[in-house]
Amino acid sequence: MAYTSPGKTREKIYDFVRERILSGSPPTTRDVQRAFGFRAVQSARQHLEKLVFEGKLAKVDGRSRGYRLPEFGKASPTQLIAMLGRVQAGELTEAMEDPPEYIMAQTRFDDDELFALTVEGESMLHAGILPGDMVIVRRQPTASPGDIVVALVGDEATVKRYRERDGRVELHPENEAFDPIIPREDGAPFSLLGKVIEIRRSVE
Amino acid sequence: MAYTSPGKTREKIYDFVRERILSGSPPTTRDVQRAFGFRAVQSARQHLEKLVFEGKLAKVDGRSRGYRLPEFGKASPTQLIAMLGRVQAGELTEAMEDPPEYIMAQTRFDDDELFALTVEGESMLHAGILPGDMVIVRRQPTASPGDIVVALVGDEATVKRYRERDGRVELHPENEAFDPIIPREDGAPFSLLGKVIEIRRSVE
DNA sequence: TGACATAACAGACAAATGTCTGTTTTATGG
DNA sequence: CCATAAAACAGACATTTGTCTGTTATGTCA
Repeated sequence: MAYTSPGKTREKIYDFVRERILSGSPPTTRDVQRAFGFRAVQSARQHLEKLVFEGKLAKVDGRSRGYRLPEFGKASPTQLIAMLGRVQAGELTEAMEDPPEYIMAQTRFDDDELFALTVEGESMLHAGILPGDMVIVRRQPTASPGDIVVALVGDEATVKRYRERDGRVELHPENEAFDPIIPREDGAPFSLLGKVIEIRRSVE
Repeated sequence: MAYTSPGKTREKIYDFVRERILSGSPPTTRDVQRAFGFRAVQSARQHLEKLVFEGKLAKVDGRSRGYRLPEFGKASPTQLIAMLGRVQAGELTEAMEDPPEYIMAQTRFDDDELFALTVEGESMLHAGILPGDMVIVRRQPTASPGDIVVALVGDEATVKRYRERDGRVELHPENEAFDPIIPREDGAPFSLLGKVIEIRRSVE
């Protein structure tokens, strides 16, 4: 490869490596060599090592494809969260499609503590949760007043604001057109599935 | 490793490989061998190849760490989107922190066509966009009526609903407490930054 | 011009890794 | 019991890949 001004090629190499890491697996030294037309492996290696030295890349020594993005690995790892769709026999079950649908997220929680589902209905309209929105839920058996939770009332999963009054649980919609649910009172079986920790909406 | 019932070990291997792929880079055959205590490389390889045959994993032949998750690669690739924060000199500029803040997303758009920013103000309350929400924006110079867009009015970036009336552009808030912005009329410099394609809100 | 830093090149070795052929062990069903 | 299938093992070879030592080219600055 022809001589380029200092740092010029290095930036392109950084972009290349970053893209490759994000799209599946980091490149090998020789991947970089070939991609940039270097006639020596060392040319690529030199740039890569310098990027590590500058802190723009991280590296696991000795291992093949050992380059990483430094912001990951230590911070929030990416994880797949299963999209649950249906309510079945009183329990949310994975809509066992082939392949199952997953979304990616970065949280500080464990993989299997989380699941995602699509909101139906307008009962949380004034909390900024619209029909069709996806909510990411952390499984937990209890909640604090004010939390937005997913609960199973009867056979239906529902998103509501969690409240307590006189020591009793109340599930409040955020829409005047709907009434609060007071589980013990109306006798429907009730169980708390978890707490909503993120809301996502796609608009196209 | 001791004999296990058919398919039992394979599932665990699948989980192992999936996790490794998501956390940075796919494992090598020998990574799997060691992780499961196989005394022969072939034992790991046999399972891996079978997972590929079953369609649960994809593979690039010959390459090191060539295993992939089949749902990715063909579908929506994961990409980093830069978080822009400030409005400066008429243009949104990257808040050049060290390291810059990124979020991950799966879209069908190009990397540099996208950016993300945090919404301030309550002008889009009734569209389910609250203060503090993050919006992912696709850069584009035009929009269609009904789109939620990010526009630069004067020196301020604002999120509004795009409308046209009598051939003129109007930016409508979704909150009665705010007035529509009619760019040409009030003389403020106006430019369309892009269209909102996703909204995310974290609640803790 | 000449010292200096960076970029690029050449060639090689060793370790990591993918792949192969064949054998042994374990469970299952007739 | 034997046939069969899947799991696990043994040992080896070829390629890929990381790493190293040293050299040459190109641009910068005093």
